[in-house]
Amino acid sequence: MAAKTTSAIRVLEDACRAGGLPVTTQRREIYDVLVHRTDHPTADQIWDAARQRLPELSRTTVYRVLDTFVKLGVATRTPNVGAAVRFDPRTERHHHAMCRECECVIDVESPNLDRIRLPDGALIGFEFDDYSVHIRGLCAACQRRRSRRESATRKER
Amino acid sequence: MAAKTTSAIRVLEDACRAGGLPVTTQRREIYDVLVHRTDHPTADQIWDAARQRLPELSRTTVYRVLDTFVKLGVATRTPNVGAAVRFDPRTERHHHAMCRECECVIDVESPNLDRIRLPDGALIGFEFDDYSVHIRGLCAACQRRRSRRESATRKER
DNA sequence: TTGTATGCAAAAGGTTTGCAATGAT
DNA sequence: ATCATTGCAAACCTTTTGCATACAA
Repeated sequence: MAAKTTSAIRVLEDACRAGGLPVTTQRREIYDVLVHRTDHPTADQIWDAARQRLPELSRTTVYRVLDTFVKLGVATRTPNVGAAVRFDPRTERHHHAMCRECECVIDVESPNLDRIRLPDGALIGFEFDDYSVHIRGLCAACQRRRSRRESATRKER
Repeated sequence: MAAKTTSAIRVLEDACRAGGLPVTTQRREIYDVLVHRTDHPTADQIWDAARQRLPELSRTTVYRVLDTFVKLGVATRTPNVGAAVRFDPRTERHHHAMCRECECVIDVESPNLDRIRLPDGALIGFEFDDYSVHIRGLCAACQRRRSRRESATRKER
């Protein structure tokens, strides 16, 4: 675990050096929070978590640091349907399942989805870089919520 | 053209009746704006367009009406990486190309992408409904912008 | 020492809510 | 007549900006 944290931070350090940017305490903490989460947190959620260890940390810095991460290529903004931007520490090709009720996002691993053949981007004037598959559905928690609600309704009658 | 507008509006009217909701002037105008656009506009862009014909229309109403459309199933919120929610009048399976520079979104038609085999949702506790493919890349306009910038840089030297 | 990052305060979007008046069926 | 919708104003949440100070290299 400790070893894993160390190697994860190294990714950030290398990226900062490559970009000629200083490795600050804030960047380290924020990256550490992000890289240990798989729930595609918003800037505010990251701020809440990082403040536990860095109480002086300002929201502004979180926004700026996340922006830097995206530019450095150590994080991505994930497509989402809500009003707050979400971030993902994974930059390789992978896929997402999104709950239609609670809007939570879960990573989907699938070698099949990784090797889809895209149409020719030139047809719509695009240069295609990469893609991901977004699956909509109902997550486990919301399925439970739904059946609880249904059995409650049945009892009422 | 006129015939197309009429039949498009019928989709909304049917949906409202099915949901037991009144068909208001505002809902008609907003639907008319949305259904004739393919650029996945934000609520504000829709407001700007609809106000041309309905000057009293308030922003609040646009937000509420779009929400109703999504609940009625005549529009969807499209996944996006920016700070403003975007809407799409298409509810059938289709795919999107998104520009990494300007964040514009263009529809991608492809029978191949329409028949991807998804992994088993149960593996991550999900009930999968549907999916779409999100392609990232550089749009035609941003490609031109880029080459213009490059030739300008060359002249400077 | 130098250039960049940070924190604060304030502003600028974007979205939601309460309430009285209006409109659709 | 009835119930839902609309517009307004205000609140709320998210993100950005300007500026003086602090920090990493």
